[in-house]
Amino acid sequence: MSKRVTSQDVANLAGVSRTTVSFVLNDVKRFSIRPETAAKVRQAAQQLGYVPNASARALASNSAMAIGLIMTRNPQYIASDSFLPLIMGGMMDVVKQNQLGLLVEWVEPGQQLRAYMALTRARHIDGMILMTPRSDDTGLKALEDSDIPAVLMGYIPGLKLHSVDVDNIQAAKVAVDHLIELGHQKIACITNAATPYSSSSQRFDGYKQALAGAGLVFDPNLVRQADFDSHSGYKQMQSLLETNPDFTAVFVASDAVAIGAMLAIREAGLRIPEDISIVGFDDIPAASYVTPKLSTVHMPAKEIAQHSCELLLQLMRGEKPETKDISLPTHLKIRQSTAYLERRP
Amino acid sequence: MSKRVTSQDVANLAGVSRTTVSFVLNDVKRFSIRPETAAKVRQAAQQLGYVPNASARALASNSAMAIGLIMTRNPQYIASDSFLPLIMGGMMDVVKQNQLGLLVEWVEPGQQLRAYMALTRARHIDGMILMTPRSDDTGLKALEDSDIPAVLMGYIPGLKLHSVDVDNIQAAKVAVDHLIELGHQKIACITNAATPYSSSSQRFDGYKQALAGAGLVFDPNLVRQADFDSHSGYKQMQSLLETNPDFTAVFVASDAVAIGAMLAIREAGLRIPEDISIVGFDDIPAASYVTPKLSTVHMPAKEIAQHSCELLLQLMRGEKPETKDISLPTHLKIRQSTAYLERRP
DNA sequence: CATAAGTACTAACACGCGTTAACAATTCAA
DNA sequence: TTGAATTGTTAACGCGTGTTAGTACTTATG
Repeated sequence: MSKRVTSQDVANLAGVSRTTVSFVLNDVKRFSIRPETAAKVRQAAQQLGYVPNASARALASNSAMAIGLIMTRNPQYIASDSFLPLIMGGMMDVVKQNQLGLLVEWVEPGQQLRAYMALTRARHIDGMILMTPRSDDTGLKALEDSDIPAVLMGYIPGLKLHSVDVDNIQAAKVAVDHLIELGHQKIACITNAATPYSSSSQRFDGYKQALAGAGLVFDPNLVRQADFDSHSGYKQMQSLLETNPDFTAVFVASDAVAIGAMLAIREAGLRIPEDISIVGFDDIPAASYVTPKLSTVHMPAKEIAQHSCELLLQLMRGEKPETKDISLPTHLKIRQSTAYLERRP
Repeated sequence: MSKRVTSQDVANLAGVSRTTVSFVLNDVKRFSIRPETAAKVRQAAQQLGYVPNASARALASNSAMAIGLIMTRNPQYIASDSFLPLIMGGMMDVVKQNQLGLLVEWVEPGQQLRAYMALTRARHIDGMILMTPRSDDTGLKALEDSDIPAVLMGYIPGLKLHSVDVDNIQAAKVAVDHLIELGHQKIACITNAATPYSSSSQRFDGYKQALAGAGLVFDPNLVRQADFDSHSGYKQMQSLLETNPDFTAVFVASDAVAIGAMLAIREAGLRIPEDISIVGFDDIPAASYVTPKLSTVHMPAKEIAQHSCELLLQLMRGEKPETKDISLPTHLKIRQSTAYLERRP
């Protein structure tokens, strides 16, 4: 039905050349256009409902006006990521404000190197933001050497790539310190994901540092590794309870996992926080609504998303950002899942 | 550093013309290419790390190999949509399998008409999937008349657009029937969103039909309207409890909202399900982990996403799908938040 | 042997836009 | 009056690819 309207059509209707149309609509200041001519062009464009073709524009101007959000997890884990909506919501704001498109891409683990280069060359995007990067991702080194603007949502030491993250080590330490201050000595830990995910190993480090700082012994038997979702938290807590009946608190490095762990604790007939104190990480919306309300480390998800976008925009414009790595503040939200250690009968 | 590699470079290295390169790499069968020539071309492309430019390809072939996921909610609500990860996870599968890109777009309410046409014309995408459409969205009528492949994730009566959804009315009716079978007579309702969102009014209809079917009177005072997130559910339940202390069950048309409502109930000193039975809708992951576990209507989110994609793909290929509207089955998950009515003292 | 019918490839145009270099028209300075 | 400067506009090229129409060469056909 509706024929494609090109800038030529606008030019014809306005009685000018296609070049003039381009100058007017793109606001090219280097060439001065008579106001009445500009008005005529705008009027014609309006009347025809002209919208420039994104592909043609990208091809000619060598910029796609779009950025990529790259995820390397399995779709199954994407599906259970309570964090994704917060990130997307935060990105939408900036993206919309800057007239950008947002291309979501999932890269198969193992295919990273090939994929990053392909995305680059393909040029449907001008830059990319990498979610939950893994330290064993060989593609990141290749990205470093390329000239593609890229930002990591998550800090990996030793990389030249820019990043936005919180200080996971410190934040985890604060969370565990809280448990220690409450008198707990036997504190278990369930990580949020496999070690290669940077946030996982860093939060685990914070846990160990807190123990060390308080002179508590680190017991590997009190540690389990979960896998993003609540179900894994449930299973790992069951495992902990079976083998170690005597810990009185647990640091769980992700709220989604923690919520699963809480269920396992209740099913074991134990009370939170009377028998076991639990502190999470992320502060996803659900954390404020479970019973008891989950004490957790607040992650400024929206701010992370926004800063990532803006940092990427700077890189795309060729600017030199002040800092290579942006570290945003976290704070511990003490709610109802942590309490003073009571001597159990 | 890395210069852009074009098909011309590949042609030069392989000692053939650019056209031949195109034929080989795109597998054009209409023209026969000697196997050894094809091998030479592939070898050269491999060696140079050639990746076709997406924009140029889109421009020339008039197809962008990408689809759009359009959301019309505010970013603030996107951020609290526990459903989004499930949808995205489901779409990723199909999208990846078909070598498509996924462009996520947020359209400001009120700007729909202009935006849909712009997205069309812009041609960075070949088709679009509209999440949570609103029945008062005037842009949808315009979409109908255009020839842009589009699929609604959510059914709106009277539209020619294809859709994928569950039977919200029936599903809600089953949920409320469950409460009725448990002996409840005073059953409140909190909707999931404003009426124009199709799912909201449909689930509300199901609620009313169930009441009517059981000969129960419909009391408008027992109805509240929430706004997607848990906090709104919390507030609306508080409002319900203040003014109507005598209902014994509530149907909440979204789990996120229901989880907020549960908190309000507990804070009022009431027990679930002994004092108030509650049944939700959606079956988000958290529903299985709150206390008590939430009885709810299971939404096949992943399947909805996948069917939407595949339906859209059919439309993009110019095929005529068998049915205009796909309706997927739901089922009631009875867990722990619903129980037989006990006479309260 | 001449014609027809493949086979293997290429030159050339189109897609819609941004942009440079040039050109016509007007104004200004000498 | 002439040349230079300024203002307003456009012809023409390039971005990297898909695709049609055509060419040269080989093989079958009468």
